[in-house]
Amino acid sequence: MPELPEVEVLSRHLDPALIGRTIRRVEVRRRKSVRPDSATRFAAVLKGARIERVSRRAKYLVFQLRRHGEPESFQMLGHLGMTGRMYVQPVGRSLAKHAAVVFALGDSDFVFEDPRYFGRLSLELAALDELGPEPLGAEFTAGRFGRDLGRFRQAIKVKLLDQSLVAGIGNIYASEALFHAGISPRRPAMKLHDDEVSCLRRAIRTVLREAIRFGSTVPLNWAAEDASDGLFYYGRAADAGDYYVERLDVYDRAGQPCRRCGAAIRRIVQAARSTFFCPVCQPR
DNA sequence: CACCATGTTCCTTG
DNA sequence: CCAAGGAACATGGT
Repeated sequence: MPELPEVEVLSRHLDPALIGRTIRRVEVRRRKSVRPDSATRFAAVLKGARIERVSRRAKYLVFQLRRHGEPESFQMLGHLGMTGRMYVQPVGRSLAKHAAVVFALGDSDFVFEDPRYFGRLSLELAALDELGPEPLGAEFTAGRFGRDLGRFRQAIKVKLLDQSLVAGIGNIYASEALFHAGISPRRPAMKLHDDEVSCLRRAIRTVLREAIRFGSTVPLNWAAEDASDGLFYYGRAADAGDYYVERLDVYDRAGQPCRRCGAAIRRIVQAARSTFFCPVCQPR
């Protein structure tokens, strides 16, 4: 359930649900889903720790933890990959087929489920050092963004996915932000003019903020009873109805009319990922 | 059977 | 060292 807005909404949901809870037992059911990949070491560090806070950095969930009596807190990172989900369920309910890690909290279990096993829970924090600025934060200025983009001739869409330039944009919101800014995904990053860089920066912030607002407003099923809990980026969500389907302007809308001008939305492939855009509103 | 999928990392080639 | 492209990871949906 990736991309910044989905992780943000998930962290806002998990924080009040997990704060103050103590991890009584750790069950690593998929060693690949955990770092260090020794299940014993991973479990030994976390067992007995209390969860003090859940927050987000880029597409990572950040769990702040503390062991009883110790002055120093420590952190665990969670990344959902493509298909990861996290939720709290009552003890005794049957575990999902692809439940990778289960934290027993007493009367409930905190579950990390991930059918494709691309996601990770990690006690190694080095990944954070490689990340660029938060797109909704103060360090993400047009000046910095423009200077960074100036180093690459690769297409702007591809560079929006580079987490060292801006952290948190994924394949869906990259297409959406470029449509919002009226910029072709095929333009070389270094050829964007200053006004286009400013416009794109604003579009990124708007698109992400609106997605967070949507995800916070729409009723989401967090109970993990079906596959739709917390999902609002794309596809079908529980109780969201048509409103949901109408949300995205270009992503996964190939052949359908542009909402602004009516032209057919196009799908192209860049760096082995799909890009969607309007050839009229986003000319080369 | 085919192709597609929200992400990241590693490898190769230039 | 860097840029760019492709494969790999593993499973499920259509």
